[in-house]
Amino acid sequence: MSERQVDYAAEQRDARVRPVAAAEPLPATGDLTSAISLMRQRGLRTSAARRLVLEALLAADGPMSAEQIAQGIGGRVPSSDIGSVYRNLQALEDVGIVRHVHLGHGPGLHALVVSGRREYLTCERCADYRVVAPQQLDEVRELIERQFGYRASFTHFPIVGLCPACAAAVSASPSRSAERR
Amino acid sequence: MSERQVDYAAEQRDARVRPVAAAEPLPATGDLTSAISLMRQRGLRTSAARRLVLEALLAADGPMSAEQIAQGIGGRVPSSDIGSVYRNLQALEDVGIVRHVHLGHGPGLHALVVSGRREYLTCERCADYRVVAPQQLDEVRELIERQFGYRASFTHFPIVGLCPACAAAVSASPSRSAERR
DNA sequence: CTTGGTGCAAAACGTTTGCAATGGG
DNA sequence: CCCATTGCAAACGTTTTGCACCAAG
Repeated sequence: MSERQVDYAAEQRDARVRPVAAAEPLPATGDLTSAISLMRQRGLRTSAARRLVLEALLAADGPMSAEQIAQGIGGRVPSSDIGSVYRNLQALEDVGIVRHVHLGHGPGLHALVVSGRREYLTCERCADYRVVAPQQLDEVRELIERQFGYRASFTHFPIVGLCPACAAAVSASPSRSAERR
Repeated sequence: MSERQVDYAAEQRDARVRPVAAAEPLPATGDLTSAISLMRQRGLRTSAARRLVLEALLAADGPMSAEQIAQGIGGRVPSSDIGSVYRNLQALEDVGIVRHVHLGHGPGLHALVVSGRREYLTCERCADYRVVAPQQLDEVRELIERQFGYRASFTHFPIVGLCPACAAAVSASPSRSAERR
């Protein structure tokens, strides 16, 4: 267990903008104005690009890619630079307003932390996903911890598998399930 | 559940080279010669580049990145083109000889399917990982299936969380655990 | 001889970064 | 007025692909 692996987790100690204590409860962020004031409270300036990110995230019905955010709401709102979008997502995440999840391959998906943490399950066949509250996974988490000592989290990386429909479909015709790439 | 998402799982129905039935047991592949004959059986030609991939994988003590494979064993063996390495890994995976896993960010890691499926747990703080046999996760899998209907698999994407050491470290000083990026 | 595989190079994709200009507090 | 933030473009790391040549069967 030494140099068999690249060193992810390398410069992971570079907190950036006024880091938020791990478990600090987040005020509800259901609208633009409160999102913005929350942002300002946490030390971030209010810029147009930043506002755009928050607006997109607020308007969204689910986690969004940076690309989608950059194109503006529904593609009709003034788009902003994707580099800035990434920087802003990073800043907002540092400050505890945004989180992102990696559902399979493809871009990371970002969402507002409206009312606490969410965890994800995703289907590797149809790519659909399900959002659940952390306590729904506590039993699973405890079982894993008891068995392996790992404290699992499905916030940043989801539980991957087959959704009920795909599981059924695959059982019916096991013609090489999927799990490609 | 419609166009909110990119279409991963798109052309996932393009089986390529003589697909292997999902649950077909794999003969032990502990040495080069048997790996090669297995490969030929499954419809793949025997080329130098292919042999090199198998050799690297056989010599490895754990899953390897395409880059590592391309540089040859220990970096001293004749290296081959990385494009070909990717194509070969794909071909070998299509045919059931190789599998890959995504442990966090960074490149996918490939391994021979020597004696059945393996599943993974990985730490998002120190990036270390643990390999376990599927049956060790059956209880977890059952719990998840009972609760959500998802048939989870930790073969292609691992269980992510904090390893025992990091969990302890974080509990001691919750100075912004990690989970960056 | 045929067709699958190779090497090389370019491109695709998601993401980060350097830099000079701008605008928020 | 200062410095956080921007837009643009270049660069990055990983993976895919187009193409002409080569070699396994």
